[in-house]
Amino acid sequence: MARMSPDERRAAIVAATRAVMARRGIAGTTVRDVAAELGTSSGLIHHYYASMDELLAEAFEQAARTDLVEVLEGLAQGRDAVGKLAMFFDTYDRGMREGSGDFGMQIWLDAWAEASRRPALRRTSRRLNEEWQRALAGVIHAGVAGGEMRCDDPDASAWRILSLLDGLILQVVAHGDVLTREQADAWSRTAAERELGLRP
Amino acid sequence: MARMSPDERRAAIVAATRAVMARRGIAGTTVRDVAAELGTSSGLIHHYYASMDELLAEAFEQAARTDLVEVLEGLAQGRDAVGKLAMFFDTYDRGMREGSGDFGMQIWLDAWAEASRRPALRRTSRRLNEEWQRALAGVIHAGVAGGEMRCDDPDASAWRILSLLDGLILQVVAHGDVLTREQADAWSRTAAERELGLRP
DNA sequence: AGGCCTATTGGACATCTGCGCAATAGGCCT
DNA sequence: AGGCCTATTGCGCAGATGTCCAATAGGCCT
Repeated sequence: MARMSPDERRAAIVAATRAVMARRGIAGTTVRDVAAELGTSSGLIHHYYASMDELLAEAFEQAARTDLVEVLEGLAQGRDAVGKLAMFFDTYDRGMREGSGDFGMQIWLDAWAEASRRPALRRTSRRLNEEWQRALAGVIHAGVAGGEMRCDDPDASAWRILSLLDGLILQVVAHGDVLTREQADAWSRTAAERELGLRP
Repeated sequence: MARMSPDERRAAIVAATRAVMARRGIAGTTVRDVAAELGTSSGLIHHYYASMDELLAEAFEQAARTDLVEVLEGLAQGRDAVGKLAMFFDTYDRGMREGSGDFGMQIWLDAWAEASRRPALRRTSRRLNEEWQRALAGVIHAGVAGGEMRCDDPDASAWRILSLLDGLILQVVAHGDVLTREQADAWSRTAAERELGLRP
């Protein structure tokens, strides 16, 4: 294979890993699969990544962060706290609908299940979840300070809203049409309004 | 090992598989682990189960059914709807605590993640989740009819309460101490009370 | 007691996994 | 052109996994 600069090669490896991950899931992604996808030898992967766990964590990090950034950009467009909250659900729902980037929500289920067996992946998954919570908690804090929202414990409320969203989406992704995406979206908005003393 | 009747042996194998599954998760359960847990040879397992997939499916089925039955029995002990709801959370929280070691809920994360790839597992997982929702929805319906609870859509509320519980537990199991079991328990109870117009 | 069915053993086998290492080769320097 | 750094190769190693099989042994029959 053509010789590449380290930065280019690392990027290419991660891209190939994301492609395999989207097809085979996190647990089903092997060094040889990635090498085959990339058209190189398996030894090359270990020249750049000390362990498979590290590579999977990096690939997951990039894939998941794409969605997080999208939501953060959505938040920035909201004028007030209520508007930001609406944008939060809008972008979340849109990402869920499209399966933005190269993966759907399925990869989150894989990450949560694999977290117990892969330390690096657990750290990444945990950190991203915390960032989601922090983003939402920031909106709630601002909403309470501005008098738009009423909430005793913004951090706890953020965790509850996100966890409900995760739990509902889990049903949609894992079990098919037992719930619809529309219900997951509408119900989590309803819960958030109740949680924050709103009434749209 | 002592010679057993086929029925006894099959039951013993499934029991050992459940024990390992609760400890290592579905994906981390191997033939040799089960044999070691049972104190027999690995060849014996294949004398009774043609493949590992078949054994894992059977063991998950029984484990999931056991948990459901436990919750249903807990519900039966509550005198009124509010009491049944309390029993629901008590048994759920107890099951979460005991499971086996610390992470008996890990098998649910595995099941949800694997559901998309294993049809038999998906059907079992989905059916059990639906039965849990039906059980909780029944309590809410009764509570509304008896004037103890106020709720516009009992079925939706049941899904929301269960999904919040799943989402919170997911954080506890997958990410360690980002949330505590006590928070998951307390927050889901709080959300349920708010959802159903209660005030304990 | 002897015979027969089969539960049970313990290891062989093929495959797959992540990983390491010596050898090769591509390309930027002077 | 020649030299040197390192990206890249291709294979080998050790361990784990599911599966299979010939040999052993336990216990119910007549």
